[in-house]
Amino acid sequence: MQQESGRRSNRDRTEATRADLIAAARKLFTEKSYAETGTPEIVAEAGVTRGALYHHFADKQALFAAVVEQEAAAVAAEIEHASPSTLSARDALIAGSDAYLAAMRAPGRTRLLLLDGPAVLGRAAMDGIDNSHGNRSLREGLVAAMRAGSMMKLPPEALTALLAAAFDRAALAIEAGGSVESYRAVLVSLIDGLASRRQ
Amino acid sequence: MQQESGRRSNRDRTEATRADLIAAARKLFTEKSYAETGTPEIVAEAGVTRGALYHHFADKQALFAAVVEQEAAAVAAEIEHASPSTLSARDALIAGSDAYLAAMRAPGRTRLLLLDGPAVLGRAAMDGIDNSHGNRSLREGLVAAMRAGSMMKLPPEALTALLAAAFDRAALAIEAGGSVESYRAVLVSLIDGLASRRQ
DNA sequence: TAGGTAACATACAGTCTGTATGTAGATTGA
DNA sequence: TCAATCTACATACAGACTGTATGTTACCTA
Repeated sequence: MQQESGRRSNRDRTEATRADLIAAARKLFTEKSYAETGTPEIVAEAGVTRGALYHHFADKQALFAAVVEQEAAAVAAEIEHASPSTLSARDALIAGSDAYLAAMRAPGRTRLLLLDGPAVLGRAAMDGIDNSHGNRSLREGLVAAMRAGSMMKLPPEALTALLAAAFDRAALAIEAGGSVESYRAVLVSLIDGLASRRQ
Repeated sequence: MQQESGRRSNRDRTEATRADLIAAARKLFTEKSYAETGTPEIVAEAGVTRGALYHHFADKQALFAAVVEQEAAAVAAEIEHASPSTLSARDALIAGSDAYLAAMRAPGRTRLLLLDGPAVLGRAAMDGIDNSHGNRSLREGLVAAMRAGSMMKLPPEALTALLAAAFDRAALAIEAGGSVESYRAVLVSLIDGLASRRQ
């Protein structure tokens, strides 16, 4: 039998503390930025001390990486959740990009995933995170379309990366006040432009 | 009495010191990163003191902005220099993107302009810098192609931004070891995909 | 040429990061 | 079950950095 307040297992304590730190860091990193957020502020928000932070994470950057990974997973989950797989390859791509743009409107998400993330962790690390979450379904959708013959054949790696880059910039532009319709129209045209000419 | 090495006008001193600081900062910002480079290191490289730095620039970020602006101008100049204007709109776009990819292979340039720049100065500031230098010719090329009827009509602002984003990501991927041919092929396909269907 | 100003150099205060050390509670093996 | 050990922290410390305040020298102007 376990007491209600004391008497917590080490695993529970670790899990709770890590979650608190990640949540507090996410809040501050998105409200301000990685560089402008100090570890004293993070631990105050989380209700622990810096000792706990440096016990669970190698350094501030490792905490940031955990936040980014969690956020990328959340975005991927939202996209997954919003895409009915009964569409044509082309329509599935459009639906996926709409879902991505919608997911990226969560406050601060663009800064976290598109600005600070690449600068702090590097493009290579971000590619790794992206590829293990959201980009995989994009890539699979493109490969499927190419195999079905409805899209011209191109190197999947490169095509995925460049389309993802366009999506990213669209998300940034929309957050900065750009017209959703304009950027959506361009994205659709880019995708449709890759369709095989004779169909 | 006046030595020949002393006796410099204030304007000359300012110009020389600012140039030294920008050059030193550029070297270190590209070798390492903005965050990992300290002002003591910069002024040591430049052969001045921190007093000089803070006399000429409001803060470290302002010095970084000066470096980025200079670098963006250099990239734009290289592109301008390499594009013979006797080509078709489509070929001019291809030539421009080749020139851009070539220019971005200068060491550290991608970190400066594509990673640290957006994170430190913000996307809005980077858009301003890009639009006053390199992106303008891209945008003009696109508008020309649309007017000539060889490219489908789309919002120029959005189209420029998303194509530029694809170019940027291609530059990053190539620097990371990606295949130049692959990324070039995708870029060409994206551009050609925007061609008006009936020609 | 004298007074003012620009271009620095030096000194300082505050803050941050990462580490080293100390301690209470949990875990484990006998 | 109980001592030994280890985990999960809290506290204290050292080094570095940023921006500012102040002092000094060279230039500029009337």
